[in-house]
Amino acid sequence: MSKIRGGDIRAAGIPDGPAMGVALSCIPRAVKHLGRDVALQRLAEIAAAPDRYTDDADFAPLAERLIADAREADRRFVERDAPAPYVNYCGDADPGALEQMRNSLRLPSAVRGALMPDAHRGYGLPIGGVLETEGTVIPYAVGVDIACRMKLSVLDVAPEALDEHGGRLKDALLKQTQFGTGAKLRKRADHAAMDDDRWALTPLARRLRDRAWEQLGTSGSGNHFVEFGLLTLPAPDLGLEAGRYVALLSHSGSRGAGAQIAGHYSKLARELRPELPKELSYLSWLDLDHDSGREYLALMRLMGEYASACHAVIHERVVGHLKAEVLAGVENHHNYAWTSERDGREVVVHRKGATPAAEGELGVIPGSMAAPGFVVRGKGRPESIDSASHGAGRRMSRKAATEQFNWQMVRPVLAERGVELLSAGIDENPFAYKDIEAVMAQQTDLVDVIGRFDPRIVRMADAGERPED
DNA sequence: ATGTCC
Repeated sequence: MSKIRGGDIRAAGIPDGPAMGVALSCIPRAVKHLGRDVALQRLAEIAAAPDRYTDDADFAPLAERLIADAREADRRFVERDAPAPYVNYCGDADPGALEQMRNSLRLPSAVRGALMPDAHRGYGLPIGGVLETEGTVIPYAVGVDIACRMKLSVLDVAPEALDEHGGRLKDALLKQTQFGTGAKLRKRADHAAMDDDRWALTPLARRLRDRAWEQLGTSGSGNHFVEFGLLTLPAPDLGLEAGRYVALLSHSGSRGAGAQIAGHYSKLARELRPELPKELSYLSWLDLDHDSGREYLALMRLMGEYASACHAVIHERVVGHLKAEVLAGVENHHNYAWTSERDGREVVVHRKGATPAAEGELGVIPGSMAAPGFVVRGKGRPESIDSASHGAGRRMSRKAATEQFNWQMVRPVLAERGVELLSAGIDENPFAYKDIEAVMAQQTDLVDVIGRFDPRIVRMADAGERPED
């Protein structure tokens, strides 16, 4: 007697998605009671008429799940009379980004939006898009790299160390950071985030835990970086005197685990909304009164803890290598959804490539490898939904940047800025980004700049094109 | 962003 597999369950009419997981968990007991063939036949009967099996000894949970899924799928998209309002802070937004922002405000649960000055086209919500909804969460309004975030540590290292090319700071980055899609640490790091109960919340999370642990403390590819730079504080702040400091800045997210969770739930959301017009498909939502939405939120928050842990390990390793002390720090998510209660309803603020900037809230907005980043304090401007840009924003696509630039063209600007680049892809070159000063000028209403960070020793994922080439 | 389509 062969085992019942996913394919058999699908063939019986149980769709992929959460119901499949429930079916799999019911099967062993059912096979013991009924035998393989009757169990399979019962699956087909339940798929056809789940409401007749809510008291079934073996398959009641499956029947309940199929009924709940059908109820959710019944809530069809209805075009609203007018889209919800949004405020545009981006002076040079490309038409594609504006269209994506406007489309997101057609969703039934959309309350309001805001477009940050670094906006550009993404999937679903544009990068630099902020969207407030009620009762729903939208995986593609958080983004593929769930909980992508910044962390800055100010160190008790003399600024002169930044001028020692080939010195100990470079050595720390080369020895203590790992980059690339599948990057792992040779010796597994440890962090309390790996003991979180939510790694057991769903079969997917359970499956992802081990690789996530291997990847704990690594950076990914693309725009992820770990760099040393000069932090200039014109006035006392962050508990520090005014002055010049060496600081460590990292940018990365939830690695493979977050990408898998994003992929899983955005696929599920799209499957649950087959009636959405094509241009809204990547804005498919999950309801917060359904398991799918609650699960996504719980796992998104777990990815928040995990991404934060990755940064913590990176900083611990690099700072430990230098035997230095951390004097102060600033960190923030910029791909995340924040929830709160309003009049008994759950409000969700999605920021996809946007820095939280509530009044007094600290954040880091990087420029590029050859342009300054800024430590900011939010002003809590309601029209911006308490947000600011998450960087300079791309000026051109990765493809265009790869076609138009080579390292020969980039090297002079790195030299001029005193930047030692250890590795990066050419599509991350500074010309591929908007002018950070112009972006900051568009958000003087949203944040106060309290410090300036000039990158000096930069490590990114090696795309096989070193600056020496 | 992601071992880049379970």
